[in-house]
Amino acid sequence: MNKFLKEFKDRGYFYQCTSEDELSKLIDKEKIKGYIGFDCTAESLHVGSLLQIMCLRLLQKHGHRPIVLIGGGTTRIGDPSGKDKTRKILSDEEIEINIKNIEKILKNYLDNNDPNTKPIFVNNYSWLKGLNYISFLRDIGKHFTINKMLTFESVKTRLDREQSLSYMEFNYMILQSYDFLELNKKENCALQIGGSDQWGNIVNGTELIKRYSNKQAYGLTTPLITLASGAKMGKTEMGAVWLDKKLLSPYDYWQFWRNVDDRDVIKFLKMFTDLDTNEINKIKDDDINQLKIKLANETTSMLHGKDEAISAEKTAKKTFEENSLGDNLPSVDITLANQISGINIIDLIILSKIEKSKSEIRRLIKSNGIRINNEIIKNEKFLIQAKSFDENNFLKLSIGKKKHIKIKLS
RNA sequence: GGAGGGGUACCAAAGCGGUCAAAUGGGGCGGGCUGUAAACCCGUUGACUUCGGUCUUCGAAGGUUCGAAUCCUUCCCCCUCCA
Repeated sequence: MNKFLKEFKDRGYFYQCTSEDELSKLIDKEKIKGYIGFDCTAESLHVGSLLQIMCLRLLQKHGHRPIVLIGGGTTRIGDPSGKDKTRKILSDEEIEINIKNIEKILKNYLDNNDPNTKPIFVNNYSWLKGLNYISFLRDIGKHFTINKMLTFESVKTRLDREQSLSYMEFNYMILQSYDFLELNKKENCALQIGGSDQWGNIVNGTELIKRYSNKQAYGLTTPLITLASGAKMGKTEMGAVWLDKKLLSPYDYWQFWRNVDDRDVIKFLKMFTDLDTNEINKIKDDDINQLKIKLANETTSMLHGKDEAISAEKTAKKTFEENSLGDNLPSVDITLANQISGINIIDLIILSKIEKSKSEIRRLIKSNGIRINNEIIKNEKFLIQAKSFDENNFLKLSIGKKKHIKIKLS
């Protein structure tokens, strides 16, 4: 089997392929271009897209060239796959901002130096916006039968449940197929990779290319990542696990990986790090907590750089093992100017914006969930005075076992 | 277009004039055990509170009543069956 495909499988990226043997032979023979589409509904990318990003990296690693397709056009339509409701449609400005952010994140992950594998960024709005309806229907539309489109999972589920599927959304798969055709024509792109929910859309693309250009193109899908716990991947105390410093600090990102379920650690090392799979197999029985730290370090340095990973680890060590104050803990500045006698614990927490409900804070205090400098606070009237802050004017506020905040008196 | 069923908290789902800030399960959160894991156990889960209470909530708006998630009117939305 081709080396790229072999590693693709070894790392657990493989779910389905349109014609594996042929694709394997093709990649053996020549360097190809492969694309993945990213929609730009959200202001940024989160770990849910990380597997796709890793696929792009893998293409580069094996000397192939990734094409990043940003769905600036299709986002204006909305993919019905896996949704039972029509998505809200974003404004042009929102979409533009999202695209910029998403490109920036992808650039962190991809190598931009090698001219042979340097990623190509395209926005499908550039060719979709000017389509002529009549000629599109004649040239492209004639290759799609309604009979077949109605059998697609995304369409079927909507219709089965009698949930309305607008004509606009119904066209999504045609547009995605057209994207593939366009990239095939323009860039000689022979491969589309996507999540397993994209299978239908991808196959349609390869078929359109076959009919329209009589050329062979291939599709490859990745599995849906399920956590050992059965939960959806990508949640933390802070919400979504964003791949963006502004939305989730490197320390919190590091914590996300540090807190992975034991049963998922090896799987994630293979999927989300550059460590050699043989290497991973050798260390798989090592101390599980060391492996989690390794996972956290690898994933964090890949996104935020090695320095950030090291300091996140250091902060975690100080916070959890030494019970002291780590440098990178999320920090909030407050001032006691108007509270000469000190500030009430509840007000302080509200001020720090970690909790927004006073009732919730009262509940936490009642159940021993709040600590100041590692001391459990039992009285909701507790006053925090200047003396609670250390020589650098810091104070450690802990909510539960894992949320630790640095409060700075200024 | 005709007939019926339904919209309750984060989700699912009970309640069908006062004892309802609303059973129960899931999820979330906190505590215990541990390893910043899982499993398990306990607590908690509208807001504010001087801890006495107060205020806002059961699709929306009105009405009946001392009192409404519960009854009436209008409107909006969803589902099932028939055409």
